[in-house]
Amino acid sequence: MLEERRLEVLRAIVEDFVSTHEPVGSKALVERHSLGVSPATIRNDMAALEDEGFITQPHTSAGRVPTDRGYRLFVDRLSGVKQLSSAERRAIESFLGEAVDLDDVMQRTVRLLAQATKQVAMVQYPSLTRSRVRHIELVALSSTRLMIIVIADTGRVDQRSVESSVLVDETLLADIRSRLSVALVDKPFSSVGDELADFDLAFEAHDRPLVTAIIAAALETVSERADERVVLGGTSHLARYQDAFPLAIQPVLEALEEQVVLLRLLGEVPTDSGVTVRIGAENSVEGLSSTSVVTARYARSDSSMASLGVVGPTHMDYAGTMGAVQAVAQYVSKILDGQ
Amino acid sequence: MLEERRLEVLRAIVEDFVSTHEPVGSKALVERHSLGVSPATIRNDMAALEDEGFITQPHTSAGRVPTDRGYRLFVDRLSGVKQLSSAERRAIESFLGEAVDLDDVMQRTVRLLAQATKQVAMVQYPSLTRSRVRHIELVALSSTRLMIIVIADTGRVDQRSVESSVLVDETLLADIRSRLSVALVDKPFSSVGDELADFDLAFEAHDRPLVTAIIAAALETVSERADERVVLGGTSHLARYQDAFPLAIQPVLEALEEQVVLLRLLGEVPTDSGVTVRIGAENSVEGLSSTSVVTARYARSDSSMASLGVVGPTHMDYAGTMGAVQAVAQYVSKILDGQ
DNA sequence: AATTGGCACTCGTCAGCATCGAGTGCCAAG
DNA sequence: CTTGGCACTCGATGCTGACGAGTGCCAATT
Repeated sequence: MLEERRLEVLRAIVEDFVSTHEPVGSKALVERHSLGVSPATIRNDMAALEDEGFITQPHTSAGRVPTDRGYRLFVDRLSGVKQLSSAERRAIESFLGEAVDLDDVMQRTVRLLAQATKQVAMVQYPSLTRSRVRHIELVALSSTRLMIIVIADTGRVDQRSVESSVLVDETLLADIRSRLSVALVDKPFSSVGDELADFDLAFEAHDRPLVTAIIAAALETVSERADERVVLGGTSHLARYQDAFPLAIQPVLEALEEQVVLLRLLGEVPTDSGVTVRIGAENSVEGLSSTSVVTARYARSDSSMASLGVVGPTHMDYAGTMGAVQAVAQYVSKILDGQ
Repeated sequence: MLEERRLEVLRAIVEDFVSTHEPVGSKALVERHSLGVSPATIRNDMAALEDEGFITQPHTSAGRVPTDRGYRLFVDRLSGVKQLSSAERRAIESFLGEAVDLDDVMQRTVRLLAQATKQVAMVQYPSLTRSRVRHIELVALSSTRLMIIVIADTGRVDQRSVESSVLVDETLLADIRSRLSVALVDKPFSSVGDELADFDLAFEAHDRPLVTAIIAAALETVSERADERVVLGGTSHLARYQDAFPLAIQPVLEALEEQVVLLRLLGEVPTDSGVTVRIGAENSVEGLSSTSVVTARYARSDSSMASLGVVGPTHMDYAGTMGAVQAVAQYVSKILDGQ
């Protein structure tokens, strides 16, 4: 009974603080929520919640504000995931459905997510490691320069240019191309390294330099580093918090400019399904210690592919944000599946 | 003599204001610059400059601040383009030289430019309209879905997926592919529309739907809209001005999120060479009326290709920024040429 | 044992007010 | 045309006191 109400008080504090962005006091609380007890009682509960580290006061004689730990409890036990209305769902589906290619899907997704959550959105490109090679192409751009293009079954296209020290011979190129195709097409990206291990042995010694250069480029294309691709959007939403609370936007913007950081944020997601929330210092990125990150994985069929999510202030509408992230992830999966 | 000194005063005001971000008064001016006259004289000049609309005072009894018109005069007649040091030039060259492909060049350029100017940088991808088709490829992704890939001689790769209402036949696909190659390879992108005008006539009636779908996709790939590609970086520099002056960052961030806006900024550049500066309201984009945009074109060989530039507060270091933009444009041209 | 009303206390916010000083415009003299 | 002098403006700064939201504690009540 007592324990029960304390949690209810915490929920009320989080909800009020999220909507007003101002410390919430005992009196305001009983007025806005029908808790059935007097402010004095609430004060006792608040003192207890503060002892346990779920809330804190910015200064004596101000209301209470949730701590990161408080948000954590709120997310874990007190808040659900708010489902989107069917109108919203339809809007998402139709907007994503208009996409013409993978780039377009990613771009639309990030816009959608930013717009739906009013926060900064990030979307990772489908991971190569889980997909297969659909096509591989070699194109001569000039007499000593060529380009290798690898197309995945997800529709993702990666390219890389290769400098050759010798003149590129069309016949040789055609030969390499067809052998590459045989070796790689329909193979998973993760096995490309193995498949190419002895690839150069099939060629004459004087052709080897070119072949090795091409192999190197191919390997780089499928390497971890090249796999790192994240699009970002909605950064202007950060400015809304300009003069609110301890959210200085400079470090946040700086952190978000680093692809590595974005990938860390999206990558640290536990493999279990559903929406993941990391609050404040939980996301081990300096500069984001007063933000929360809400992510979800999306997937084609049942193989896990990549993640998307949003970054916002710790005092965000978790239920709504989680709902939006989940829904968008779901529809992206569907679109990629359908295509 | 008098006219001469007035301009000198304007220059001094702009320089001081840019470095301090505070209104500059007559006394401070004579102290920091050896103008050889008394504050009272300067005051007279200032009054004149204010009458002509080059400077203004934020409020009575504060120093003067340059107006947009003042900056314009400063840029046109008083300021040169500050050349970079040779160390800086070497750094640029080596950093850009390490790029492995076009995407990498663009990405490195935008980082470089942002870092060098401490401002928001934008870089446009080489325009398709001035380049030629090097290779064209059709790849079946599934039985009813295929992808068209167009490679330009600049190394730029564009793709688009095509849905087919009928099953895709490999033989037909090969036929279309080879005819497309014949029709388009080495042709300028601008003529692709003409080249494909009667393309479908060469095929059997029942193959036409697929062929037209492919043609449509190919045309979209080379269309204006697809040509619009700009990368952005260094947005965190905006936050430095957070509490400075009438530069609210929200509208700026919002404007910069729109590709269309970026293209307008980069596109409105007059064809004559050199660095272009647009100050305040001169760049007709709402939300950017208190920023200046410094752009330059870059080109491979002598054919004009695209633009790059930075966005910053009107009170920026024009000489330094222009120097950096010019230098980077120059080196990008060089790198693209060399590759 | 939990709840509640009462009450003293804290402390940030806000309005009012006086002071300070950087900066100006004007004028008369050089 | 330049310059020193001078009165004036007005934002910034700092102080004060009133206000009030909010707390913690305690004794009384259920």
